[in-house]
Amino acid sequence: MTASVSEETISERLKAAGLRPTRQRLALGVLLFGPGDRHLTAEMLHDEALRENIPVSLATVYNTLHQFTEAGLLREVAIEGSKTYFDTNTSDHHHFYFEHDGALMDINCTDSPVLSVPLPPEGMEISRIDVLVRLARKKS
Amino acid sequence: MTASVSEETISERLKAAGLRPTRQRLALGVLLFGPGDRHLTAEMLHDEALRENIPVSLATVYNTLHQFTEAGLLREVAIEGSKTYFDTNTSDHHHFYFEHDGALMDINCTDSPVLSVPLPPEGMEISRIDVLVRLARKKS
DNA sequence: CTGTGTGCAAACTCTTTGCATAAGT
DNA sequence: ACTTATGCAAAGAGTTTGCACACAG
Repeated sequence: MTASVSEETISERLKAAGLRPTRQRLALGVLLFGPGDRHLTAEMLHDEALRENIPVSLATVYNTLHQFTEAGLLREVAIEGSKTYFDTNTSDHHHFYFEHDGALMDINCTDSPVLSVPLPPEGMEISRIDVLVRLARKKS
Repeated sequence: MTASVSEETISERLKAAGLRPTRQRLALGVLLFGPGDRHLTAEMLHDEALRENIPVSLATVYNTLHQFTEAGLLREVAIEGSKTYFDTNTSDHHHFYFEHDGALMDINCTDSPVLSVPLPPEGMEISRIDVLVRLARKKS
């Protein structure tokens, strides 16, 4: 149960991002950034917070996730379907998506050659490239 | 207003896919596959059908889109956010996503070098690779 | 103190479902 | 006829919002 990132560290990160380090934001920050790279939905984070006896409302979890995303601390991952995933790894990277259970996994950059960039249309620039490698269980 | 694909053609496609060619499915099929490659949400297709005086319920549009997708006539496109897009181009290809207005555009294969495939984890196989190139307006 | 953040519940959007009716073969 | 599809309205999931209260600086 030892968080690998202290509250002080999170507090600094929040202040640097212009966010007041409130109880809830600190606690959620520790959950998010403590254990390393994670892929979470709002509901998953909310459940986890309650399990850790951090009383926080679902609305606040949503607010916090969006604020963190705007501040560049999180990245939203596009997956078809209803739930929105947030990724604590904001660097350029791709994802494996396990279709049978909906789990996400970062693709190690060394395993994944860079995608050659297609030419964007006139007047547009590429703001990001999302790559989702969809995986199914190999049959027999 | 001439559809470039006739109802008969659609009818054949539906039968080949094991779907009964009902009025609604035929009409929606003509809207979908007539004008060439399209990227639509259920609501967009529903509105379009009503404008063309094709009385069809939103529920049926959803049903039809999912049935077509299962039959391999459509492909779902993963975009973050609430709405689900369906693509009438089911071949392997990527997308440009215009962040300012939510529009989608196919990426011409010749412009887009193939992504070298990362190794899937043990016991898994790649079922598809989704690539979304997110575009923003170039600033001045 | 002063302003921002939080909690709650209600509202909202998109999508799915249940069941009676209509249409296809 | 027999089966499958459709329409409607209601339910459901996920997310957002409005407002009173609480907390951080």
